Amino acid sequence: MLTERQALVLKVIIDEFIETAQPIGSRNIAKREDVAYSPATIRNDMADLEDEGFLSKTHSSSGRIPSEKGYRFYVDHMMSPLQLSSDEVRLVQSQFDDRMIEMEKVMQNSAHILSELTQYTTLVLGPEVYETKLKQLQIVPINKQSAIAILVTDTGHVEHRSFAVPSEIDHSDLEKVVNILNEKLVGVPIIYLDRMIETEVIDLINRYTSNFQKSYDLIQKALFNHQTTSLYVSGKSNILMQPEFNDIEKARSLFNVMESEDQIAPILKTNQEGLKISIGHENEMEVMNNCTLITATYTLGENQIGTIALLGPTRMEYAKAVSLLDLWSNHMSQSLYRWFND
Amino acid sequence: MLTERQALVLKVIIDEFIETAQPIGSRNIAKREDVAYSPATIRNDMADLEDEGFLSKTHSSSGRIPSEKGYRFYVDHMMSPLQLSSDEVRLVQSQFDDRMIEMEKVMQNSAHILSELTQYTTLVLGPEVYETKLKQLQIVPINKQSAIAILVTDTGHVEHRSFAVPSEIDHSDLEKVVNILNEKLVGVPIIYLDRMIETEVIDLINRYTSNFQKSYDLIQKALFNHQTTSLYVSGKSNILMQPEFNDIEKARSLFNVMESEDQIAPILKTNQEGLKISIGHENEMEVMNNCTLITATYTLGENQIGTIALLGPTRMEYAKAVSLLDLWSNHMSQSLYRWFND
DNA sequence: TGTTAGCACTCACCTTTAACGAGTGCTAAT
DNA sequence: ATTAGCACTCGTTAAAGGTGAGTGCTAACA
Repeated sequence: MLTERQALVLKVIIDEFIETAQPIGSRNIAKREDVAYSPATIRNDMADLEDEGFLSKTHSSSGRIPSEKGYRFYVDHMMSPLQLSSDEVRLVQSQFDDRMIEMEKVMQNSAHILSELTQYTTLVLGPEVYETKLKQLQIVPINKQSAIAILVTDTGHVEHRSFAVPSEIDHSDLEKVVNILNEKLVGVPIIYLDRMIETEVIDLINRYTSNFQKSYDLIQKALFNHQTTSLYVSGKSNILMQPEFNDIEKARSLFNVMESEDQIAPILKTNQEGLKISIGHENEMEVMNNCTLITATYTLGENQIGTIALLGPTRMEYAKAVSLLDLWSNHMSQSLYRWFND
Repeated sequence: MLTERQALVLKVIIDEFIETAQPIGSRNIAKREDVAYSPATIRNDMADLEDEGFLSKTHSSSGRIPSEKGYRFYVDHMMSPLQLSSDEVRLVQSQFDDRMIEMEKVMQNSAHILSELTQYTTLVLGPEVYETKLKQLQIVPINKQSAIAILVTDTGHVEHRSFAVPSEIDHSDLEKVVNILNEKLVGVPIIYLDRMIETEVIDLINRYTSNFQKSYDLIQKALFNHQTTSLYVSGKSNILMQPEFNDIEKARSLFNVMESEDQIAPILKTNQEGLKISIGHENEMEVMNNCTLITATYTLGENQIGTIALLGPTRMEYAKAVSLLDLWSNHMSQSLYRWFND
């Protein structure tokens, strides 16, 4: 398909373009030590590569820039895994050195560090509730008319929701309901809470007074009818650093998307195992058509429970991004495993 | 000091410039219905106003733009309070219509709504702990090595912190300590917690075993040694909409500041009662030299307990911003009062 | 004396023009 | 198959000229 020389030319162009964001000319390629051909020869290859769709020009006499197909080929066939610097490795590892006590902190910090290291935007989708189990329920009355329900999971996740308490309901009723719920539900995976309530708890509750049922309704609404996606976004403004977003309009529209959890979360919810690279128009969302999104999943045992992603321009340091995500998700998965088997 | 006509000219220029962001020329001012003078007359006044420092030019033959001194005069002496639209009023009020159950939610939503209405960035500094009192402490063991301490205040604020539990300490010890703490500390204002612990609790704790003391140390570290500033920022990317930030460098540096809580929080911690308007170089921070920050405090009874602020370009819709902040902070203060006297 | 008309002048902005140079494609020689 | 040579393209930059919104100043006016 591609001759060896053509492949070399393609690789050089992509590597250089990733670094400089400028179209690359034949003369400059020929000057490189690892290229032993004349500009003319390289021009011929470049013309072929363009015919095949791997390269394109910004205008008829410009140097070449990689097309999305070019990046795709690079990513699939010719990317050499980047040796991360020891500093970088250490920084990522340090997130997991200590015994992990609170997953949310870990993820927030991770997002921060990865966007520092890459200068891209990091998106972390928190552990899906899959394996996490209810550790404890708690009701704290605040005043006569309101109370706060607190739910703690075995990953250290704390969810709280406040709710109004009608005057006819006594706090002691609430307390009793919570006791029942705790008794029945502690240790139950969060995703089964609903089902368990249906089968195990409802009957029990129904034996009591109507006030009791109302109390239960309240708590139920406050805590269970609520799908929790925890999305951490870090380094949004890194986008502004990339020359492809010098056009402020593009930056604006991308910002709008990134600020809406609703739009981001579905993108990250992938079933693909391991890394997935979406280049330019491979992204469904239009504003991301000049972006690349690399997502990596992390697992607990066999189950994928969350996603981490880097969002940057299509001209992305793929090797570095991939290596970092790989490193991170491995560590994360290991730490999770340890956490749950302690 | 200023003749009536000069004042009119100044006001017109500022009003127009706030709307258009373009230098205003004498001819355009003369065309307005509320101005009955010829361009030449107005030019003379403009020259005077420039001599006095209220206006400046972008180049020698350009129209005039307001200087910071101009804005300052406008704000201090000639700003007519804007009649907010009923939609706007309703939107703000709706934040407080329902019985307030969780202050944090209210503030988050408020920040969101104010930045929607103004197209500026809203910063809310959460209620200082002043009057808030401890409602309940809770320890939830997560696994053998870790636990989560949860602190609930009477404002519905939930603070949680995880900590590692050394192997020699038993969870039952922790529980006992928490019981003691709850017994002694519930109802105590958060800011006095430290003092109360010193005087009332320490002695009690010391009577027990050393493990007991260690447990106490843990909890103490996890919950009390932690100053909590709750900062909500909304509409950061609105900054990008303002033409004065078309220069991407300026946007970048402002973003960097806004993303650092450490830098923003001190700015909002003002002692000034009511509204404070900081125009351009009146802001200490250099990146804000072409911004205006309007801060308003909200109170609980006599005490200021938090701040809300709008950050925009110096060319700000002052009247609207002031009216909105005023409206909001009044409602907020009233709601707080009701909350604590229920 | 305060206001206005008139006029020369300024300067950002736009368009045109020209020179430059990095780059290409093609052809012919090696 | 590779390369040297050369004409050609086109974005970029700088200079030059025209336009128009704006000014400052002066002299006339009410």
